[in-house]
Amino acid sequence: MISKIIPDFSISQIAHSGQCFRINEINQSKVWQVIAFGKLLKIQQQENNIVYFDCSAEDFSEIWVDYFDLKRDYNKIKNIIFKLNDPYLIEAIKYGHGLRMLRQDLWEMIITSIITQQNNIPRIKSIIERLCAPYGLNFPSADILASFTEEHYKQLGLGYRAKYILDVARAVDNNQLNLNKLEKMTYKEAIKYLKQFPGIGDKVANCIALFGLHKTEAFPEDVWIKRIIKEQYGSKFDISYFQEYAGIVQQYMFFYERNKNKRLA
DNA sequence: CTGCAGGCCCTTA
DNA sequence: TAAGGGCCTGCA
Repeated sequence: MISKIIPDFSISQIAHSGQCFRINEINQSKVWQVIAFGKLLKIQQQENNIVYFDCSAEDFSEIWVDYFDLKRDYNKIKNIIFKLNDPYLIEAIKYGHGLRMLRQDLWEMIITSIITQQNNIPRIKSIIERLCAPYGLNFPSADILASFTEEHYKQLGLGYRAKYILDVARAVDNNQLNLNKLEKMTYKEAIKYLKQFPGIGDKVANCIALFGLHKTEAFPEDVWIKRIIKEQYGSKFDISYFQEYAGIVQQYMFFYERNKNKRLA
């Protein structure tokens, strides 16, 4: 067990931030289970910044420090946003004080982001559970997912997205979609490249860029973000001020808008 | 019963 | 370039 004092960190907020679907609280025990990179991590956190990680020192430094983006100074980013003196953003940052931009696996994020389109979180989670069930802690690789039929994915509840999943898995399996090349691209190149593939439009491409490629300038505009921009900013919201932090700003906005009327830790 | 959930694709004009 | 209909499924 490793304990760390980590500012700007709330496992509960991260779990409810919508960027990941394999972090869950175990039976309201305040113990959280994280599945990523073929590992299962249990985390505990009281009402403070002391976080307990149930893992080896090696896994902590080689996997989880990176996964939870612990090297980034979120206070610095918050201060940049505070300087704008934007009342909505100030509230959003206060509300989502412990959010983190997780550094998740690219392939997993490609599939996950496609699944999320026109979908709701409980259903997204259950589909991902069924998709991963035969492989335990590992997310199924492209060659595995390319070996199924469209009908198989429809049975998992993917609906019209079944074809997208199969096509993208085949594209990665035959190297038409080259993940190594994708990882070396700039943000703009990556978006253009990703949008060539079926089922990947502007929003999904930006989710992949932000969550899977860690391009923090990506700013996915889903219905929630569009609603904020329309209702709070008169349909005019210039993200250029934020530059490489736009994606992190998006997380604060999204989390606040979705949860501000709920009672959440 | 409708409407909608972290959109995308295709067709028109 | 912009607008609009259809699409899987599950739940309020």
